[in-house]
Amino acid sequence: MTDDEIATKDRILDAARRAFRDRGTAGARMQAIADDAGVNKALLHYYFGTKERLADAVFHRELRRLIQPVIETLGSDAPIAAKVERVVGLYLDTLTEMPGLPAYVLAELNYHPERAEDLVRGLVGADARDVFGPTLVRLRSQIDAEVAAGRMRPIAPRDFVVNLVGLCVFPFAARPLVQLMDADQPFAEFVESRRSTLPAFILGALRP
Amino acid sequence: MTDDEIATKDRILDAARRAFRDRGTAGARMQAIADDAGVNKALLHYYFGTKERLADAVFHRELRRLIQPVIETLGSDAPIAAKVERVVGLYLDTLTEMPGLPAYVLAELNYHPERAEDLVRGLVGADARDVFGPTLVRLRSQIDAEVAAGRMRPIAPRDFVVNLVGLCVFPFAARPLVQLMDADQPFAEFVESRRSTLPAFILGALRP
DNA sequence: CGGTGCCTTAACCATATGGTTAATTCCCAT
DNA sequence: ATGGGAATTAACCATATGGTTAAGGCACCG
Repeated sequence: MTDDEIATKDRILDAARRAFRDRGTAGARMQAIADDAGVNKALLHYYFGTKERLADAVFHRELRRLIQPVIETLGSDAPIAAKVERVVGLYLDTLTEMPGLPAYVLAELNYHPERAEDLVRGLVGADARDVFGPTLVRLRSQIDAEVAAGRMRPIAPRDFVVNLVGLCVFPFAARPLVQLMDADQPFAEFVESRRSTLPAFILGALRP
Repeated sequence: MTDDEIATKDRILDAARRAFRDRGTAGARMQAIADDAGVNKALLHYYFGTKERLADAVFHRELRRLIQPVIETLGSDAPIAAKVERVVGLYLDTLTEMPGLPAYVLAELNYHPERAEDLVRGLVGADARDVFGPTLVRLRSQIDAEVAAGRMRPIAPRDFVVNLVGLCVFPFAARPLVQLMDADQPFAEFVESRRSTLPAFILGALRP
């Protein structure tokens, strides 16, 4: 693959990401993507065949970006408090750059649930359970140890992850409403304040 | 308006809701909606003019269903703990019936943010601030009182609402992934368990 | 009965859209 | 240089899609 090809393919993927993120897969137009990438529409089909395959490529990449870092962080050996802080920071950083990501990914996920398994398989090249499984097992033993030591209230690993991720992601998915709730404070400020309040909230909930 | 008209219009709206919820506004087909409602496609245009207006009507109704009860509950005089419990219950009940609602609403909200303000206005027929404002003010004074009495950790009203709603709604929006995280426990069971763990988590976080 | 006003439909229409094709340009190894 | 293969394009195509129109029903009122 030449540098040029990579550059062109990437320009197409970038344009496609913007289009799909902003208008959804069904709402995005191949012509608009081609224009945005500065190439001919036929080139999209040359590289990706169909709109569906292009959409798959984009979705794959975006979902990965959304869950990969979390799986890695949560599966590490860091103490729970550090994990929480790190995941919150990662999400706020990533999503500040592309606030539209969550709504797009969540919608696509619901319209094509089969994609979820496909991707999660792709993350490690094995069965779905192999992606979440080890992380959740690791988390469970960590939680169990803390609980036994009287330093933490018990919580199911899946609830822990869902709560943590949900608290980070939801405000972006619902951004228009969140902004409407307090027009005086800019969204960016609201998000920034959560960088510290969110870990406090979560760790506070887990106090024994 | 005759009973028949209402019935037909409602059948169309029902079909449209299903279609839009399942495929998104851009992905839904007017013909499919007409077929599903058992009427001619021209009738959709007779009643609603354009696809956009039909989509507006549906979205309006769905978003309303999603936020109206919460605004009312949180604006009431009940103590905070009761509010949390009630909101959690409301969401779990409503969303169990239509798990696809959140992803659809959140996506549409991002694709057409202007709709948010339109609707929120429509909820009371006034300025947007008039919907959330009083609820948040009420909440703030309630929180302040609890904090002053040493029964609660301080939290901004907007964060309180966003956290509460996010914890309820997010699992449904991300359902395909949540299911993938533990294929052994059915989603319904997972949701049901949250009916009690969620209030405990939230109120636990707010302990002083 | 007749007509008045909606509800409902079949048949159309214009166009946007995803996709194809054949030709052209570009690059590089020989 | 030049032959060949990949990148890129302009021009097309088939069809799906939102939307329109003119006419038929159907109920109710005088």
